[in-house]
Amino acid sequence: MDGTKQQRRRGDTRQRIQDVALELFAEQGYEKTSLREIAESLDVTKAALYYHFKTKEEILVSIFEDLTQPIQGLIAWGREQPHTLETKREALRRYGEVLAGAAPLFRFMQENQATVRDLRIGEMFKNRILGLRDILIDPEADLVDQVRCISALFTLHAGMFVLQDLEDDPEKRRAAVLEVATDLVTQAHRGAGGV
Amino acid sequence: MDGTKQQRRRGDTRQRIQDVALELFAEQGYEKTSLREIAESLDVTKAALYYHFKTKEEILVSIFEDLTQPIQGLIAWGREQPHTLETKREALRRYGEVLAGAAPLFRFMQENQATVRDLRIGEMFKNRILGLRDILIDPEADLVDQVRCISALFTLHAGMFVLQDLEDDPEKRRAAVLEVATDLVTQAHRGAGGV
Amino acid sequence: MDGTKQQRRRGDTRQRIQDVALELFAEQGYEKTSLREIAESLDVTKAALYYHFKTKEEILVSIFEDLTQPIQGLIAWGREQPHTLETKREALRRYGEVLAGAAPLFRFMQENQATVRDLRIGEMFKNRILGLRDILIDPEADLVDQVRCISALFTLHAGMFVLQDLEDDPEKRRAAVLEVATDLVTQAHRGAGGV
Amino acid sequence: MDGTKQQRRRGDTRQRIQDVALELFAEQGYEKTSLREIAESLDVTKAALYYHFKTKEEILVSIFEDLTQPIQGLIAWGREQPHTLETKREALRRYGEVLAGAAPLFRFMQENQATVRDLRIGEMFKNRILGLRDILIDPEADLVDQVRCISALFTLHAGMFVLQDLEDDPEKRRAAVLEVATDLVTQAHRGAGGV
DNA sequence: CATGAATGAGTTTTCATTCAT
DNA sequence: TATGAATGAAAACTCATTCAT
Repeated sequence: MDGTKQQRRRGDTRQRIQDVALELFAEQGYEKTSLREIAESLDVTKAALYYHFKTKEEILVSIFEDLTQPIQGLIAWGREQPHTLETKREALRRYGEVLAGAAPLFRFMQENQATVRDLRIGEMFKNRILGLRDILIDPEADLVDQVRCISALFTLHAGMFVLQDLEDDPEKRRAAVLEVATDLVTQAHRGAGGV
Repeated sequence: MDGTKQQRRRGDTRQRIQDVALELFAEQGYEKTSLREIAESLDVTKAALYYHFKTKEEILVSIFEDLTQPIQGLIAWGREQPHTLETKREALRRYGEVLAGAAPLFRFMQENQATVRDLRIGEMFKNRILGLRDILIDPEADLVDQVRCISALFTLHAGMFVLQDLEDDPEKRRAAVLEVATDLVTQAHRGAGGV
Repeated sequence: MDGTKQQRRRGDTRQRIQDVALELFAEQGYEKTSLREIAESLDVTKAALYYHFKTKEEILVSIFEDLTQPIQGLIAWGREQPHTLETKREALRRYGEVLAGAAPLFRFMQENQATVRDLRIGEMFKNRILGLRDILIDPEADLVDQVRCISALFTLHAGMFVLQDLEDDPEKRRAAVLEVATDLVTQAHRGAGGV
Repeated sequence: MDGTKQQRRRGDTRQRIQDVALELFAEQGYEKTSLREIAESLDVTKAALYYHFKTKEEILVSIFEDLTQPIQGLIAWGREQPHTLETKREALRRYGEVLAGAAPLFRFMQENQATVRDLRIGEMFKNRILGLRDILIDPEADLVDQVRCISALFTLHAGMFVLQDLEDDPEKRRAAVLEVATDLVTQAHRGAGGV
């Protein structure tokens, strides 16, 4: 009797702002998405956005924080583990899942690096990536092997968004990308004297 | 005698606009660089920019066209060659050189993908990348090997800009990146039944 | 108590924009009237205009729509009537009243035809005029009589604005203009076989 | 052997500027026609326009002066004649010819009254019209008859440009318009006690 | 007879943000 | 929990005009 949209929406406006904002940011970029656009998409006024968030940047930060939480967990987990190949593989696998689970955000990060750099999330993201890197890389490994690990990370990232024309099925795509990344890390692990 | 700045500048304003614009675009991003800023950097008026270029986008396009000329040559060369591993390696090597020779532009392309997508150079760049891909990829290769080739390209691209903290000497960095990329293509080539 | 200008203005800004804009458009022409000028006249910022209207053209369109409403009524009425001379006379009389009631707008339309043609109101206005024409003209009448009817319309229009130096009293002017226009339509009606 | 366009154009650039400018002014209006546009149409630079004319307005003035010369002749002639009906008819006939002979200019004047008013030609044109009026109007005539004469002038003017959809053949249009105008003046003449 | 290069002043429009209600 | 009304700053772009060559 009262399950109308109007009613249901009570209280979840904040979430809806985040959803719409992320969608638009990913589609058009951060600067080219105006608060007016977001507000109109939600059928509220711009001022309403300011009730829920202090600034435009804050909207993005809040999305980022919510969606990258799992990475924090992954890093914490990785730090506890021994630096074995198996650990690295598992880290990649789990990271792949995180990426797939928040694809629009990561697509956004990928395509708006110049913008992101100047925003608060720039630093945050960099730290997360460095955290991951430390799980994958052995610090005594030679430069080439270190590059392999970074390259694995790039491959995972970019693979999510640029390979549509190579293969339609996203599941197959993910699998292939993960295999290449895993391979790279494996080679690096062997090179570094691992087994 | 009369080699004052005023005199010297005669005739090279167009070039100077391109130089300054690229520098600022790469540093701050396209949207966050205003024509006012460019003009002020050059100590001319905004209107002067419009004497030399019809729009802001045109400035970027002209830079892109000038600096990616060598890629066109590389692609043309590649099309003539047999699809041997040696060809692929040579292509990667030469592409690496192009990237190094126009680093600010490619850094810009990398960090402003969302913007670039909507600009004329988006399509242009995509075509050039696809041209390169066709040199590296064997169309009958399996998906994983195709991903390896794309990954090689990513590695080359990104490696130019993200690895500063891994190694100071840019020459060593380039060499390492190139090695990883070449490796990837080599594996892909073998997988596809090459020798 | 609190009837200050600031307070009174609450809520009527939109109307005030229309008023000032029409005045300036009529005085100086559309293109030579800048939004800065309108804003300054009202002691608000340019951006305030954009809160109330999407574009400069929209301001004009909204004025036009508001002020030509009565013509729509007149045309609707005319369509219902028989094509008698009396109908035509009454139409002219009423149209004359409409013109007098929105003189600045019609003066503007008259003096900015080249501009109006390219704007949305160009088409709108044309349609209204054609609607009026169909009330006055008998389609089987000969060309000369048709021209008489159009001429009656012109006379009415232009008469409002160009005859100041012939007669000071605007009421007398209106009466004279209306008489000439009515005469023209009467002649046309007789010529077409009416009585 | 040397009758090429390039050669022929020697010396007639001034004329060509006037021609193109009038065409564009009539088509788009004065303000919406930029000097850049005129220059590009002629394949010369803007600066070249300034060699031939001191300002944009001067271009228009020169066109106006050249093309309204015949009106001056007509007015001079009219002043010498007795104020008979025959004189008035002849004046209308000749004025109709002038209008037809410089249709683009008069279309321009008609459609850009707001602009013209602020330009030097505004005053000039007004004087010519007043000169004509004095030929047609008997100053002791009553107001209605004076309006008839002005209306005759309007009819002639506007008839040139607004009646395309009433009749295709421009000659027939002119004849009809002239008849209506002549009629108006004739009625006015009778009313004023003429024979 | 004309151009290349530039300018100063202006235009319309957009944006993130604020605040009283 | 929102809205209506507004602002200040800035953006991209256009225009008539100038002047040394």
